[in-house]
Amino acid sequence: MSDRQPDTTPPASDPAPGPASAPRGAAFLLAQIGAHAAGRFAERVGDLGLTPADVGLLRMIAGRPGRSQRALAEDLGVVPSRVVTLIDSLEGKGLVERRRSAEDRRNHELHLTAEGRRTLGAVSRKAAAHEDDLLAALDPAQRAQLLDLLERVATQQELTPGVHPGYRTLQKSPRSGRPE
Amino acid sequence: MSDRQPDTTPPASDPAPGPASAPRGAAFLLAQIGAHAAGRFAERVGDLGLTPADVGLLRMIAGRPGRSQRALAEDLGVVPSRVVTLIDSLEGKGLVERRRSAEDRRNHELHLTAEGRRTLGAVSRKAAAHEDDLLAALDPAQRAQLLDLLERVATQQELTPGVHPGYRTLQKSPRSGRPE
DNA sequence: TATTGTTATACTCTATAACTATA
DNA sequence: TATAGTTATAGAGTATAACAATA
Repeated sequence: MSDRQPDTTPPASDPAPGPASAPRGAAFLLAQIGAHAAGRFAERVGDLGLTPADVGLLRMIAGRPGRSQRALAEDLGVVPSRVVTLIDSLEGKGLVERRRSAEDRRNHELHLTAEGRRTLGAVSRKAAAHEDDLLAALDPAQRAQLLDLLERVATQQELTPGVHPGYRTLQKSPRSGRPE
Repeated sequence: MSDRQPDTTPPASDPAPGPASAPRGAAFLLAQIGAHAAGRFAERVGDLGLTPADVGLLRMIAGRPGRSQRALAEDLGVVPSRVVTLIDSLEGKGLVERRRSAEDRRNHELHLTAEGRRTLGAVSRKAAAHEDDLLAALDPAQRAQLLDLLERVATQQELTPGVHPGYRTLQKSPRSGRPE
């Protein structure tokens, strides 16, 4: 990587090969650290046979047992058919149970099984260890400070508590250029 | 959502339907805000016809012009064939140029075109607006504080400056419980 | 024979839409 | 006819591996 290029390569293009290219802002760091955190968390819950989406589902069902798949899909911002797949998997693992609603037999009321609750407990321990590792660089005061700042940002950005955008399909750049 | 369920549905499962389900930690917020930030950034650069991965490539090429695709793949943690696709797209848009290396003609040296540099300038403006929106809840002092905390975390976690984990495939949980 | 880049193939994931059963 | 859930199909994205050119 030196500069001994023969006359076949015109000196043409490169003007300022250094700065301006490495993003240094907090927004980039948030995205970078966020993706890193999500990946590490995925590894950890992977040990339990779960994906992060599974965990999200378990938490939502635990928080409001008996809700329907449709309601769940709405809250998560995903399409109902995806909930079918996710619940299939959780039911197959014996963590979630579908119960036909007696009021409206089209509905499935979702509940955790006993093992589902145990698993959710294990997830909580994984999450605690994860947080501790992720923030190893910060002392308790700094962690509190970070939490405070992040909560301000999340609130102002109107992020739904407990709902991870990763559950729904990333909005790919809507398509290059034209308006809808 | 009332509690008039007939005897067909045993009161069985749900014990503590409330807390324990909504994650409140900084790690979750980092992942949530990070995904949100990435999504919003994707929208913005989508206006320029670019994906976030495109932007990352442009930045790396700008930072070190002339590098080979293989080196790029290594630094990004992606497979070389993916770099082919990405560069194809950028070259098709006239932003990047492949030049046969005179030293080793197997190599392609990558360079930005003049338009590529202009586009990167536009990206920087998008990024600045993005950051400003994302951190609208914080005053300048708080933003500096956040940046400081995030940098500590990124350093301790050994995150490569400028390299977004989203460029490479998320490590799916290596196995989902049972060996298939 | 080893290495750079490319192409071809297969796999995974997810949304769309058709379908069923209840209402 | 409308709605909850399911199933079937198709599309996007990406890794794996075979391949061509150069060393």
